[in-house]
Parts: sequence; structure tokens; C-alpha cells
Amino acid sequence: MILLDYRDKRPIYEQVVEKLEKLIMGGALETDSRMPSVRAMGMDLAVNPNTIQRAYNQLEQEGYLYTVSGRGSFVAPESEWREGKKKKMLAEWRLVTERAREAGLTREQLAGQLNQIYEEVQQA
Amino acid sequence: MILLDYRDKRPIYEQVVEKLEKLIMGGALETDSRMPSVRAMGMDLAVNPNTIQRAYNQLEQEGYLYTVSGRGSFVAPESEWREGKKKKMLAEWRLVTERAREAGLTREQLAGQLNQIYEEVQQA
DNA sequence: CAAGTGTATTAACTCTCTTAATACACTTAC
DNA sequence: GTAAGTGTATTAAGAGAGTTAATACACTTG
Repeated sequence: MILLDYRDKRPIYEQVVEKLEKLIMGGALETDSRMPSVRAMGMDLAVNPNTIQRAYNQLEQEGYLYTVSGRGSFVAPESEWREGKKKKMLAEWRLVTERAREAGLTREQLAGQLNQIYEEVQQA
Repeated sequence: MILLDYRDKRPIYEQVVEKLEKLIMGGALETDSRMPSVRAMGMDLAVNPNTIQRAYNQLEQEGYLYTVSGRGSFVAPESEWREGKKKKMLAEWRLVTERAREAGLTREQLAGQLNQIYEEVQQA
């Protein structure tokens, strides 16, 4: 299902999380379909099942998966993570923006940047 | 000149940096006045001079101090760090804003938050 | 040249994080 | 009900990055 990059210095569980996030966000995994068991994927990647569990736990916290003990982990519907992601992102954005204000950046400066960042996309 | 908090779990050099930043930003240290030598402050805080040097180096990178080898470290004028701080902050803000856009937050949403954050200050 | 200053290099230490080993608990199929 | 599958919890080992200290070097000034 996924492939590890051994040149990548990040921890294994983090790579697993990232790759599965992308698969789920890209719609490659059907909602409510069962994920490989922690043991199966552990075997597949030659890694301890706990490492996979850690990845699954994080994905569950972020709303990408849901788990039923004894049965398995399943792909959550998009509604579960889309909003959570926005909310988390907005909170972070607010903190940085407050710090930007404290550093002396004006509302006009930031508003200008904001327009610029969103216009770049429309052009592309 | 400063006092360490042993309950603070952060590294010593980071505490020193933070406290000196506040002193300089608050105008408590006169521009171009000499800072205590790394040895003197090391003695004062019962810490290795290298630890103080590390703090001074970071403060120098941020523009709060300037150093003359063999003579000492001195308080930099406000013009040295004020702009650098803004520039750094703006770069960080742009990154977070781009990620916010990717997460699905609209320009209108962020613009609204922006106004809110800046209005809170005017009221106070 | 002596006593002060910052600087560079190296090593020890600590501490957090990651991963694995292992045992436990639940669900399902037969 | 038992076996084979599933996730879960606990503990420990291992690795690695980061912090601090020891020490020697280089520059400035009187």
C-alpha cells in the first residue's frame, strides 16, 4: 500500500502518516473501507506493529480513520477531517497573526500579502 | 543583570536570550553600551562562558547585539533589529497563510479574522 | 607582556523520542 | 468455546539530537 524511504530521516510512523493522509485526501481510499491491520502493515514494511499503531492513532486523532477494537481501522468520511483541519489551521493562523501585529506589521501590510497569496492561485 | 529560573525546563542559553531580548526591547539597556563579558556573566550565573556566548551569538544574529573581538559585545541600535524582526515575522506569516489557503480557508474568512485581531487592539 | 575580551573545537552528558518486545482484551467465524 | 484474527497497553531498549562544559586559541588594550 505504501513504501518507506530509507533516506528520509523522519521517523517511520511519521512517513506512514503522511503517505496515508495523502491517499485519503486524494480520495484513493474508499470511505469506510478497512485499512490493513497493524500487524499486516507491520509485516509489509518490516516494522513493529506498534509503529503502525502509532501512525493509525494519529490519523484517528486527525479524523482520517476510525477504529473498532477487535475489528480494525477504517477510512473516515471526508466530513470528519475537513472541518477539523480548517479549525486547527485557523487557530494557528490567528496566533501567528497576533505575533505579526506585535512585531509591528500593519493590518494594511498583511491585507496586501493576503490578496497576493490568493491571487497567485487564481492566475495559475 | 538577570536571574535564572531553575524550574524552567528550557535550556539556560534560551532563558538568557529571552531575558536580554526583553531588556533591550524595553529600552532598559542603552545603545552602544557594553554588555558583561561572557566570563563575567558566566560567573554571575554559575554557568560556563560558552553558554553565555551561545546566547550572545543568537542575540547578535537577531540584531540585538554587535560584537568586536577582543573588546566585547555591545547593545545594537533599535534600527538593527526592528526591521529584521518584521521581515522574519512576515516570512513566517506568509507560510502559515499559504497552508491555511491549502486547507480550504477562504480569503474572506482570513480577512475577517485579520480585522478582528487588529480591532481588538484599538478598543483596548 | 599581561590581563582582559571573544572564538573554536571537542567531548561528556542528559534527555527526549522512536521503536521493539511482550502481554492483554475484544470480535468473529467455525 | 476455541482459534485466529483484530486493536491496546506497558515497559524497556536504543538511538539521536541538543545542551553544557573543558580547554586551547586569537585579538585588543594599557
